[in-house]
Amino acid sequence: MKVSLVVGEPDGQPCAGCLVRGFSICAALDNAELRELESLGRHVHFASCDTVFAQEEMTMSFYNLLNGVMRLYKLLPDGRRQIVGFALPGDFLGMATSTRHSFSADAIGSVAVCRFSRTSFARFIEDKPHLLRRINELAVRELSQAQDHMVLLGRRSAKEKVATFLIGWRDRLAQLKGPTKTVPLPMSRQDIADYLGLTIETVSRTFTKLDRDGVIEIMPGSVSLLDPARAEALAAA
Amino acid sequence: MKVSLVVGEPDGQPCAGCLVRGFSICAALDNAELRELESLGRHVHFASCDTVFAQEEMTMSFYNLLNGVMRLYKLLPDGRRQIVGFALPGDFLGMATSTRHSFSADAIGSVAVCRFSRTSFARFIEDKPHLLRRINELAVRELSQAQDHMVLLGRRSAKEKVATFLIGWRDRLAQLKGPTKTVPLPMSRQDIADYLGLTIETVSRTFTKLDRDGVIEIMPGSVSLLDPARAEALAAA
DNA sequence: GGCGCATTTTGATCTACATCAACCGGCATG
DNA sequence: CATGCCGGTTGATGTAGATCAAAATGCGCC
Repeated sequence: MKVSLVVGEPDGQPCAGCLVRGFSICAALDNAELRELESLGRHVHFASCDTVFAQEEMTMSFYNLLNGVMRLYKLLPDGRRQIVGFALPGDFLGMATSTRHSFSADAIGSVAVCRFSRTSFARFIEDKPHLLRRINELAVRELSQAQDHMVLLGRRSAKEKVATFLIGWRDRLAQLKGPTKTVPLPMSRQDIADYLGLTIETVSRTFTKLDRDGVIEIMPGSVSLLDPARAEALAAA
Repeated sequence: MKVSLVVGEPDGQPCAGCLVRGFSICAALDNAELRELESLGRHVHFASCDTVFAQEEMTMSFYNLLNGVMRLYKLLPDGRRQIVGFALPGDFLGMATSTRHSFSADAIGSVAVCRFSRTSFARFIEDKPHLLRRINELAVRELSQAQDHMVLLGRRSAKEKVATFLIGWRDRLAQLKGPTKTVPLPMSRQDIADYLGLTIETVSRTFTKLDRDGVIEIMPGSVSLLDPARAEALAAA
């Protein structure tokens, strides 16, 4: 819940060297535009558990995640939490319907973002329909993922939920850093539970069951997918 | 699952007389543009339970719902169904990430849509950033609604789910036709169950409980909100 | 290396909702 | 007007996952 944040200057190096240049909205821009965008953005770092922005807060900035992982979540008045997604490098955050954020976002481990003021970014986008198209594309993709997640929350068993999460997370990481056998899980069991609409105990039990069945091997901070085919079958079914 | 459809000519009258002109993406267009768009669209009618388009089908068309109600849903291989939303007049359907539809849509009662071929609509939009912006706005709004629905599916009780559904549905109808005491429910109990991640029996029981508690009165094809405040409290909490 | 705290796991029990099975009421059909 | 059908409701029972409680594990810190 802390909101401490370390502000840094744009690193001198151009976006050209930026790690997320290929994935993010930036992929739609040419070099001149990148230089312009660069002058608008500020690199900002957050420590683990820092809140980058909170539900109901006025939308003053947009964020392009450069490094680290974030949890995006909504809270009910009584404290129940639903994580609506995890953000990875390249994800663009803050586009809201209204002038207020519809969910909260905080850092899981330390995080680096590129921050843009809402107004200057809006001005930048004004005469760049190709960028707008790119943003729209990303929004539609996210909507589709959201609908997939509704199916998971509404109609799948705990076992299927966990397997689907592991496969989906592995695939997203693979897209960024290439395929690996062991899947790092920087988020806590509570985070996973709140993402899957389960309790922490059920998540834990389901993990150990999958472990005992030889589908995964639980390791501190990660799991190894011993039998990806079986996990994928659970995720698909 | 039938896909019979009656094709009609654009009614001669301009979009100017169209009922959804104010709500839909059309709100972003001037008269000249509306005339152009009009020449691209075809009015099509569907009977109750007709499938307008299906999951995995190639996206050949976009649809602007003019009249009636549609259910939008995803199916798991084993037949489990999750309704991701109900569409009302003014809703714009078919914008997909990929070249294939990510969900199915069918008519609840008879339905009229304005159909655009994917390619000609894409051409139309090309040089109209204001329209693109409008579409983006709608996509972001939908995404936000999807996230709200995730909270409902993952973290709320059956009673809260039903109350939230009734309030939300009432408000959407109110936006279209003005506020009313009695809320028409054209969809079946099974549809409501698949929307809320419940079974038909639980929906039915929850309705009768709310009825007995004096919150609603069940009527054939609709409910009356006797105690909106109590329902709203359930929906908010 | 050992202490203290937070996270995770495991166990025992409970319960909200699912499942299985009648039953009811409207309404279309012969 | 009986008959069958379909959507909805109600009842009896089962169970996946929640809740409550305690132990185990990992981990930073002195």
